[in-house]
Amino acid sequence: MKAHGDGGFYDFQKIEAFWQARWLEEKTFATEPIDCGKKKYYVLDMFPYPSGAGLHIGHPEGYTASDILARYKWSCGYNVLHPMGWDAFGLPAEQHALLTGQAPAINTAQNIGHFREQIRRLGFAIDWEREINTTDPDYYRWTQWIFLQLFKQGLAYVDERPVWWCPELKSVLANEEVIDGRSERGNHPVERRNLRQWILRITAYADRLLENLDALDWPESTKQQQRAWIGRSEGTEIRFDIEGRVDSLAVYTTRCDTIYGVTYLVLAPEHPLLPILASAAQRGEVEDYIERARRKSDLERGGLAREKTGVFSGAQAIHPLTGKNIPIWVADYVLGSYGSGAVMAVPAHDERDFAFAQKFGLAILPVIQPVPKGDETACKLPFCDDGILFHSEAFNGLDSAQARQKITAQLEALGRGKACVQYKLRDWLFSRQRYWGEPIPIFWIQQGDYERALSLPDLYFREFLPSKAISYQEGDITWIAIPLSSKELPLQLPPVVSYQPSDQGESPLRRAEDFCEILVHLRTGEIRPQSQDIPSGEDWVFARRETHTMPQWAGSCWYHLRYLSPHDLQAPVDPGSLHYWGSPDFYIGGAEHAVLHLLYARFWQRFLFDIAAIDRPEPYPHLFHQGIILGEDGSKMSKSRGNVVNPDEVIRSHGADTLRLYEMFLGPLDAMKPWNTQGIEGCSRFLKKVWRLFIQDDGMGQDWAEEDDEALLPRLHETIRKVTEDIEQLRFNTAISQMMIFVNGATSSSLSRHSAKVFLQLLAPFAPHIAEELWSRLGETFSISKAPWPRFDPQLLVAERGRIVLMVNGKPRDELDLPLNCSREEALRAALAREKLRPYLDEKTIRRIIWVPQKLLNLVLD
RNA sequence: GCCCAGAUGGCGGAAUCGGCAGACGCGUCGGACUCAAAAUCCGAUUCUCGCAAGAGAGUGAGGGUUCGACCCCCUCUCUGGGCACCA
Repeated sequence: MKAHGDGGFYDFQKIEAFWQARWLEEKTFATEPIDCGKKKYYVLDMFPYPSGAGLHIGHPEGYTASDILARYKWSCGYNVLHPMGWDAFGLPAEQHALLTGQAPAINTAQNIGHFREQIRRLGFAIDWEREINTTDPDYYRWTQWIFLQLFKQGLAYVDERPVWWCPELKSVLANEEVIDGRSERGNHPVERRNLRQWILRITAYADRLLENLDALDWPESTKQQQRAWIGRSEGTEIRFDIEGRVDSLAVYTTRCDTIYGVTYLVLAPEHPLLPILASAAQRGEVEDYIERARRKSDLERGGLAREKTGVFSGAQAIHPLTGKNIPIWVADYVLGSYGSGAVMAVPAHDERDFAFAQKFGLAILPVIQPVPKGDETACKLPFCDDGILFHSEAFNGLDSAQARQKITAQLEALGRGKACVQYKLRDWLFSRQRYWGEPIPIFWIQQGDYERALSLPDLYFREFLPSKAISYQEGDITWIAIPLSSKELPLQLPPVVSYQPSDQGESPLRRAEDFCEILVHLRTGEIRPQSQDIPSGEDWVFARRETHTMPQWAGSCWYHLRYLSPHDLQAPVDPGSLHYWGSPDFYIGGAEHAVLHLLYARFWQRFLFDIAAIDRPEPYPHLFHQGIILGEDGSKMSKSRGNVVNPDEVIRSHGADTLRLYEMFLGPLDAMKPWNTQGIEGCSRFLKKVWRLFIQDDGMGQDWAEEDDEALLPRLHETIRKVTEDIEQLRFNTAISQMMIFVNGATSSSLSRHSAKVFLQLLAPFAPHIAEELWSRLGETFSISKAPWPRFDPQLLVAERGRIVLMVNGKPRDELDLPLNCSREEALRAALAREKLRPYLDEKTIRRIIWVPQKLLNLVLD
């Protein structure tokens, strides 16, 4: 079978369409059953968000890399799982709905259809039976189920707190989604607002997420980004008494060795004690300052122009070791959300405190001096490094590290402090006031109803009830969060008339009245809209649905598990499938998710592991980031620059095989590299040359030689070796150049049918359509991607004689063919006989001879 | 400011247990085929000097270790990425 008639030219359009259809029809790359007895290989791509714009040129880069691996592993006899799916919840579909009034589900389905078609046209070896879609209720049933598990364990809670609010998007955002005071998506300004929010207690996992990092096979820079984001620091919590009051102030410091240099304390404007302890004289000024700080945007407060501001509170603290009074100030350079929201200021040894003290004329008291190193003696303030203590009573002369230990111990003995660990990581703000997300499967009932419900022996909603109730106050009413039971899942998105969120931060779901205002039967779990007739009976209670939805990241936290048993109705993942397929052996995607998706997914995975829902603590043991492909001008591709390359057009003009090959040939997979339109011609020519190697002008197959040219066989085996090793190490660019070398050689000499066939197999993972076509024209059985991978014969690799470089004083002067096992003496004798070397050796004595077998002989003269 | 990665011909990039720098591709130049063009094929192509044979220089800059350094060490410059009042 072949794609088209007997035409002699390389008709990639026909060929590619033909084989794509065949792979799809025959389900060529569907996985084999988990009891097939083969070893497994799981290749995972970061699944795309199906945007309206379609695939961009970066998608085929990562997908081709994983596809090469998948096809290679099939050939090596593995049972390969290479799935694809859609991360389809999110803002753009909702914005499209706002513009057109069309339901996001419809637009999303269209976009998915387009993406699927584009991905198929690239010829990837995907198991389409396992396609998943995060917006499918059969998928998000389990996203909601995992949320309820978190809720049950007390890891999902509600709080009214200052959160990032984006007026443009009319939505709250997580810390991870805010960059320099603007939204990660859309680059709109954001501000602080107090809103009731669902929050996931990711901070409870800070240590677990940090510890596991070391063992992961990940790019080091990504691990470091996660480490920095988690931001563990070890220090001391110190309690300062307040003059004339019974309560005290806790501060956190990593530099308790500088405690004798403390000259004032600083509270964040948000500090709860601040309004209470401000003196009568200072109160007005303090309240004014708090108000101003509250109104400042984060950019003003934390941005580049950060002139220190602050006011004196009028209160005094008492130094825990010297007993001296020190003034308490308020300043917005101290963050309310880190540590205890209060710091001890040591202006002599901290740049920020130094700047503040200078501006407000506060005392600067040095207590650390540099370790003397001879020449330099003077010390410029602030001196922020470790050093030797002075003016520090019993601790004088200690170095900083020792002093930290001893001072912490001393404070502990006095009951004034203790060693403590802090993290920069904040809890994950999880709710969104949007339509197009997973509904949070919770409803709220009043406290009285809740207490009555608890006394029921057969409360329907007990399954995910946490030991400590989640509540919030609305006027006089206390609402308690009740989880749906797993039988109520999925909680589907209701239809709404308008997708517009309100300016007050209410979800569009709020308008779906029959969805929101409900009656719930606590024994049977039955739920009715309140608008229907009100049933009688004690166990019916009024309830309100939660109207917030989950953020886009939720669905991608566990999709790698769903691929293993995408149609399972009993659990998010079938245990047998999980046991067989385990974790992805290769996970590839962009580096932009270093602290978003990749951190959230690790959190969920670890949580599911801790509740024994799954058997492994890390989702992605092996991670790789493909580099960005830049525009032809070397800058980032963007519509405004007009340097965007459209993959559809390249497929039309050059074919999918050429596009795949070119993206892999561009450079190292993880490097950032510019697109070059002329460069793609080179790959196109290469494939045409391959075609001509197999097919004569009249369309007939080539007349193969009985045997290869003598020089060709070692080259073929060298190519097998190089391509195999390069694929294993993801060095696709050099694998391709080796195949080019082989074809260049084969074109000008006689090639056997057998060697031609082996070469095709090497090419197949890179350019599968042309390989499949030529394979079938050779009369071989479908599919080339399942034919056993060729092995090289080491005997055939090495030539019998090796080329030795002759050097004089390290400079190459001549070269020489010598037997491989040639000794140092033989090499030297041969070298001295060379005419060419004579002028360099004249009149000189050879002082030293460097002999590297099979490589070089270096003669060192005086 | 701090942390990480990187810098090789006209261009993308090869080559690292320290052993012929510039594989492969693009571009350019020359040639073959052609009435001509496209396509294809062959040859040249790091720079400087030289008719040539050849000589010298050369992997961001400067120093060091070594028989020998793109590779290891020190200092610096630049580029990309991340963090950024986290005490």
